[in-house]
Amino acid sequence: MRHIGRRLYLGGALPRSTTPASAYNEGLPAMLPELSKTYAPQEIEPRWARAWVERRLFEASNDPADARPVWSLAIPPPNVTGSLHMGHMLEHTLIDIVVRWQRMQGKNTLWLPGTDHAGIATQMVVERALAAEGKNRQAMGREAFEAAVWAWKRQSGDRIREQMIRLGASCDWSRARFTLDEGLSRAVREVFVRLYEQGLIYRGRYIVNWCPRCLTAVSDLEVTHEAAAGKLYRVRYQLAGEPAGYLEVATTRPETILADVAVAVNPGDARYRALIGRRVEVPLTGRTVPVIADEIAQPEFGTGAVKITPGHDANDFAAGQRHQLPQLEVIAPDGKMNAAAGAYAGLDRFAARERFVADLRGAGLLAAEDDYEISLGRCQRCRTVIEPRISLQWFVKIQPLAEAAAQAAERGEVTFVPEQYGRIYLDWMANIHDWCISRQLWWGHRIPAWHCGACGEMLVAREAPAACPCGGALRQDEDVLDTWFSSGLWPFSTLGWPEKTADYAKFYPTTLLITGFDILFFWVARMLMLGCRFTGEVPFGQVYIHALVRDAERQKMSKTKGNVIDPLAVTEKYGTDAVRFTLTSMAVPGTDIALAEERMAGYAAFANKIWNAARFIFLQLNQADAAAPASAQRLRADGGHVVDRWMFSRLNAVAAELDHSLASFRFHDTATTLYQFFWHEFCDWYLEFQKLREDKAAATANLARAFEGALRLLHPVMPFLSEELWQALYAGKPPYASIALAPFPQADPSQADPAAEAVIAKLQAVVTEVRRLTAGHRGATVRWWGGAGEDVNWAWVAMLARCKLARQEPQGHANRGEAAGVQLQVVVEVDPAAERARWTKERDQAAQRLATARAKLASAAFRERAQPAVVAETERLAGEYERQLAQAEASLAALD
RNA sequence: GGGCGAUUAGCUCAGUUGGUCAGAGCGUCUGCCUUACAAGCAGAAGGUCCACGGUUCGAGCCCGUGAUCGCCCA
Repeated sequence: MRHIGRRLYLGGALPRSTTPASAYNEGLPAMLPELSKTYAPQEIEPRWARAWVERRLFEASNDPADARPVWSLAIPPPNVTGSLHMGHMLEHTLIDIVVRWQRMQGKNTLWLPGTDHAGIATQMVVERALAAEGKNRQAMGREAFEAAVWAWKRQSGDRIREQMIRLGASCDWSRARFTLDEGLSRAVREVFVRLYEQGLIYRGRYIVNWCPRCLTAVSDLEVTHEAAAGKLYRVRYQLAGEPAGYLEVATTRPETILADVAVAVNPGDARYRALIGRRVEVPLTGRTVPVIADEIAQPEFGTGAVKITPGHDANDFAAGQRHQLPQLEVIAPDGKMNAAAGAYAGLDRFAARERFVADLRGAGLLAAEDDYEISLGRCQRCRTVIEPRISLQWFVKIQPLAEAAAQAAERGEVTFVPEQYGRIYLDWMANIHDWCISRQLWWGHRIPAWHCGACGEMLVAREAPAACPCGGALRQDEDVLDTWFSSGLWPFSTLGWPEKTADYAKFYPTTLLITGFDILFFWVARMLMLGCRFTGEVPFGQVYIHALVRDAERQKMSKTKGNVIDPLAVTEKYGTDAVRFTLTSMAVPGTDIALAEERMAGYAAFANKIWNAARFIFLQLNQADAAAPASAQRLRADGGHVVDRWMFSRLNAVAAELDHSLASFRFHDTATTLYQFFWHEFCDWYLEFQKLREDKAAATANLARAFEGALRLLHPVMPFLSEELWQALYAGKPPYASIALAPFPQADPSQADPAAEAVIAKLQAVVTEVRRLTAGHRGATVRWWGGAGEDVNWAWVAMLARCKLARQEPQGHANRGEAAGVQLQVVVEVDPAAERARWTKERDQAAQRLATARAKLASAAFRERAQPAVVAETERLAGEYERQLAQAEASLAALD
């Protein structure tokens, strides 16, 4: 029957728990509840998710009189119009683990949530939706469009919040912020005005990365470069006044020849020295331009002569400035050729390239056309090929900010985990360029600058001025700020800066930032720059960079590939705790996560295992009429039974391991430690020992105590399961409102009990060896002899290994085994071939190891240079291998 | 072109200062409805730790070169 039930589960819906939800939340049952046979997270999790928020358990205190140490973290704000993906779930899981762990240590813990307006991304989404209705923003006008985006935001804005709540994120929702909130907008204006007044913001006509589809400037970071197949054309520029002479110029963008203003050759290039200062004719235009000397021309590239087109190339723009050359533009903002392109006007830039090349060929001016790999810059958002374009933009002079922010890292005021990201950060800071902060968008913080229609003056102010001093009417700058300008203020603008609020005083600077590598420069670096400059403090002391979540084949997840794993969907299927545990177990610093659903199924089984352990424990408690213990900071055994001393020794060791792994962001170690402990120590051995004990009262009391502590150790990673079972354990009368507020067990070294651990380890070794010997021979008799077995609890061995035991000398050498020095033999007929194979392998392995150990010991160098402890250990091992070898050889001999 | 990361069992990955370090989970095979758990229990098989050099008494681990894959920057 169970088999059928199991298969049904795998193929279809999960069974429903039969436990009434109210059985232990309200009312006071006399007995601990009977839990459903299988763990049903779908029923439990939403209930607690709601309860945690409703009871406002996770709200931090800004009371100056509150003496608790403060621990705070600001969320990397997700895009307000988006929804959570697996990367968010990883990020939020790791944050939540640390936050819950800190909170349980009694700290005044703040996880501040919120969302980002994500200018360009959101505007794109809304424009696309409007386009489906046949509308466009230009026709609607700015005000109507902004209203439409706000409407969109309101409609989707709560989705992130609801998803985060469902996933158990223990944030302080009373402090949730949005980057376009009034307070945060005020911080944006404040920073802009101060930077402007300090001369660190300037406006000017420069060449910028322009997206012809988004119709806005984007920063260097928003351009992704990729290799693409292209052509390198060699074009003949005739020497003015010398019809037979020409200069060959290499270019990958012939259509921009129309905007050439010079040809450059390297001043050290002897081939062209005579041409410097002469003029050449720009092909197909009749215009002549000078040949100039500039390092920009690399003799070894192409022909060594390059065209200079300041209007359409960033390097040429700089060269043009060096030589005071004019700027010509032949491509319009939308990527089509403009009127200056003459016959090519109206053509798309790529179509124009083809036509222009054909015309060159026709005119005999195309010397060569070679395949060439070019680097193509694309708009990060829409993948359109970026067009360098001269336009009037706002910039931040970044050097002074970058220096201070780099020093913060150099001085160790902010540290990165894994460390290599600190070096990457510093490297980037050292090679930083001025930041173009204006965007030709309508969704975002409008630049607080006003232009006078009458006198042409510009006013930069925190609040809109009524009129220009000249009396003229003012018009606010049309541009909005780069989204990262506002998110760069996030750690302090969310806490009320520039006001000196109680929140700011209490929680700033924040303790930790957890985020992804992809926004290290976009966001982390900018928070550090702006934070250092405007608050005088480093906005966070530590940065943990988490990995990228990929699919099982290590492909990036993307909607177009159809390989995305929806966090909410797998959460429904396996339970939040299982998905969280999966992500945690794979969160190795610096290694991307290849996520496969099988892993989640495995950890759902783990949750079920713990659930069923609880069922067993509750049964014991009810039978013994025992109650749950208080939630103590330190875990101590009650009484002196070796099993209890062992268990609490282990619990304290686990607490110490968790403390270490959590403090060092070794989340996978945290997961492994918990998994190993719960499954392979607590369930496999401790619960089994429990069934054998005769001192039921003491056993049960310690069982409850151990389980209660273990649940608290589990809570940061599996909040729902641990809460449900912990609450159930108290049958409606928990000592704290939630396990989330109970103390995290602190490792107590005085509870370490090596003697008890040794006793249990020996018992485990003997049981395991007996099981191995009797595998396939149920109820067989196992003999043991020799003094090493005298302190073994053989009655327990018999029950745990389900066999008969006899203290008897062996018969021959067959079927022998050994564990912790205890000699064993099973008295059964065995397959001689299998037995021979096993012992042969054993013999070879022992011989090999013995040879290695002996070789070491024989080496004078080893004895001289190795640490004495290592030498002694090697000697001990050599003895052990010798015994193993003898045993194997004897067993083999017995088979003959 | 510059920089970084990875390469360990069929799969996904641990292995924190070089000395039982050759591991885990999943998968596979064998035997079990042992009653908390078949989402389980017990047992087993399976790897020249990418290659080649070097340092060392000793290398999966440190250094060099190369190969393959991936990422970032220009």
